[in-house]
Amino acid sequence: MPATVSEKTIGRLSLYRRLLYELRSAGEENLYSHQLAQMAGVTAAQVRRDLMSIGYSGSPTRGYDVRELGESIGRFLDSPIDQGVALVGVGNLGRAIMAFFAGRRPHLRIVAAFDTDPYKVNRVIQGVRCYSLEQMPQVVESEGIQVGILAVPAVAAQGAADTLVRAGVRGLLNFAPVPLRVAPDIYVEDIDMTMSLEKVAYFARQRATQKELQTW
Amino acid sequence: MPATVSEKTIGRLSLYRRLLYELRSAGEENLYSHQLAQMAGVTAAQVRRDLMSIGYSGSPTRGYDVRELGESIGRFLDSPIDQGVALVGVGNLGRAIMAFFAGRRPHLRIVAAFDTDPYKVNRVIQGVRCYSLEQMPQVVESEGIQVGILAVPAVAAQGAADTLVRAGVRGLLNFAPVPLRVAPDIYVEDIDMTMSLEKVAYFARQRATQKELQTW
DNA sequence: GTAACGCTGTGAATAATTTCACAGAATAAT
DNA sequence: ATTATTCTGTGAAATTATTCACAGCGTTAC
Repeated sequence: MPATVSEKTIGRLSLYRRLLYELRSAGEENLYSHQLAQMAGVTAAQVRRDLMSIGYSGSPTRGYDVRELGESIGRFLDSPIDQGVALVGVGNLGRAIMAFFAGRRPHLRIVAAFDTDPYKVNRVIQGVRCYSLEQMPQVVESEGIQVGILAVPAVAAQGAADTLVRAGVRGLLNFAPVPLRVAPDIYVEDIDMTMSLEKVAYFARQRATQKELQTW
Repeated sequence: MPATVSEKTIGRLSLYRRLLYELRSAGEENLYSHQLAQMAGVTAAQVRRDLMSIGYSGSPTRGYDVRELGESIGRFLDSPIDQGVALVGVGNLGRAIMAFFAGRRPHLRIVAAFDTDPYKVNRVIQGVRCYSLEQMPQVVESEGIQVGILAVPAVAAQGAADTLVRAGVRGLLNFAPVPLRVAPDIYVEDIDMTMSLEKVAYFARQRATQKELQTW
């Protein structure tokens, strides 16, 4: 069991757990690494490597216990106590994010939203209370929030990140199309939709071209 | 100049171009690899490596020409003809995506949206016409669409992907939290918000713990 | 019992990606 | 002109991530 687990492995473990949860709902009790691999779109060896990281062992004949493995990943990934998340920016994207996460994981849920728009402040959207930006340090601290989601326009992202970090947040999920400058001990995950779409456009085009060449 | 350019490099090139565009608007004419690197949050060597891929050369004394480099990346990344994008799913997330991309890149814009909700069909949202799912093959073909965005619930994602691919789409940007099964010549980029948030939560917690240990 | 099967866990090999480090080049200063 | 400077472009090294391949094991079948 390695002392430190790579970012990619953590991501896949999250995916595995979700798939396992679905299997469990479907009444499955056991599965083999190659089955989980196929569902996750990776190789069986990759699955077994990833599971080494959390020290979970399966049986050579039954494979893995769906429930046990799911719980084992949970113990590894999740905080023992509930983690609250702060969302900054309650525009189109912010509200879509709220709706997306609403009721999904009780241990990791959005507990406060922030926006400059006075019309939104003090309202409750998707079950989440909205606050003004000024209240951010207070609320983040009193709620013990360590995770922030940035769904603000690019120009406002760095400022919002700074305020969140100063208030005690240790990790950021950044939807704004701008690289954030934060202290090295703060974890930032970027979701850059423009970049992703351009990647898809590039490879869609490239593969279409390759296909043509293949027929020669 | 390598025959094939890695996915990661393509992503960074997209980012570089955006940063260059901002610099250009700010009136900058030249910059060095280490400056672009700092803005992008990567190393200078990384920037130079990436630029090798597109065969653009800078000057040892002036660095890179902001305008030329931006255009050079554009010629490499973009299709010579406009690429239309289809969006499937006009719920909260779909509308947020429409708003996000509205008016951003003329060469790569959403030209059609699809939804099952009859109330949305035939309406124009964020400047984009909505169609029913049944019209998808027709519209995709007539518009020559090669890129699709999936913003539908998990259960509907595979079906929507299949229909898009059958209609001629070669690349998919998938927001649904489910791995898609498509032919190997179809490019899929997943934006898995649940996975991303769980990653942030994990590393936020881990770094917070490390910080504590450091003070000992 | 014991033989056969098909899995897991993992060392070793390979592949992909990033960083190092330096030769060579364009400019500015003298 | 010549020298000094500081960059670029890129082989080579280092690092990181993935895959291979197989010993060993729990189970089932006989």
